[in-house]
Amino acid sequence: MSYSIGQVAKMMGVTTHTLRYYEKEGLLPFVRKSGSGLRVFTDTDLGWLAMIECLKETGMPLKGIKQYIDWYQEGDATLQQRLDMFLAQKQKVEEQIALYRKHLDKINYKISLYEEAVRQGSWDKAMEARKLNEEKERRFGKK
Amino acid sequence: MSYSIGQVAKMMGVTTHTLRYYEKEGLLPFVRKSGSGLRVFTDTDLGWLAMIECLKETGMPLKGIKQYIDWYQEGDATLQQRLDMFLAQKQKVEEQIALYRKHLDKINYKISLYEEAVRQGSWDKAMEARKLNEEKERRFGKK
DNA sequence: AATTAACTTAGAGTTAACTCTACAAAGGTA
DNA sequence: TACCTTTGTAGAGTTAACTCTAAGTTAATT
Repeated sequence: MSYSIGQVAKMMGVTTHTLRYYEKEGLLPFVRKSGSGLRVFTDTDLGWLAMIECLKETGMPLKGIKQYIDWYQEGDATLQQRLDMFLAQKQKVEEQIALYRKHLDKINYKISLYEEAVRQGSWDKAMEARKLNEEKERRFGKK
Repeated sequence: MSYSIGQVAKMMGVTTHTLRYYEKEGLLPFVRKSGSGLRVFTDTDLGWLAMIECLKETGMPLKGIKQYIDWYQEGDATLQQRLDMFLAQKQKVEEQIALYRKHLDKINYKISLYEEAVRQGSWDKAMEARKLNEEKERRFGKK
């Protein structure tokens, strides 16, 4: 199967401008053109785009993605570099997930405070009540 | 305790430029100034900065953070908005974590391919071997 | 007291990643 | 064939979030 730039844009949820921009930045050296100059995307190209999306959405800048694609074009001599790149990306993503978890805890705590405050209709009253309750728990044991 | 802009910058791992920029964008309306015009950060201010960092690192744009701070300044009338904002952020972070996991799977798969290719010294040979192996497994059962 | 380091404001410059405009050419539809 | 949509190129403009410069002031150190 083959696809026009517009079809691919729709599939990926981006504009045709973005795809042409990616090409200009050297991210799509594999995409062929028809006799009259129209870009023709194949299913293999869609596979590449999926990888690009993966790297982009895990925070790799377009330059980094281009580096990967350049390495690919150079063949087996760059296998190690490409492996190292994926290993580094793996670590980055794992760290990112850990950071997100940590922040999620903070957000959940804030949510509990705000739920209390909304119930009371007052931030100060809710915080006061919370403080008194904590005091009680400290003196008589929890629950 | 109180801190200079330079001390705070160091603690947060940003530059003083960045902190002044945040102030200009309305993110630090709580920071006081000394008689001679120097910014004086308190421990409470550091608490605010920690919240700002949390929202920023979970992908909220500075404008969104400013909105939250503005709501805070308006008092109890905006408790619900602030709660809703944290609930939305919670969902965003959870979705982000799920997406990262999905991409991590793809990256791990790529790593396994590249580890094989590096061992063989050739991408094509490794893929060929992998294909044959899969064929065998299909015929005689796994492991 | 002199020097050096950190601070001040105002404003210009940078970077990444789009995003849009203009206008010509190609392709699909009635 | 006429028309309308899509695509093409080249290049300008936008946005967010810094990042830096200049020129002067304040604070800390020797």
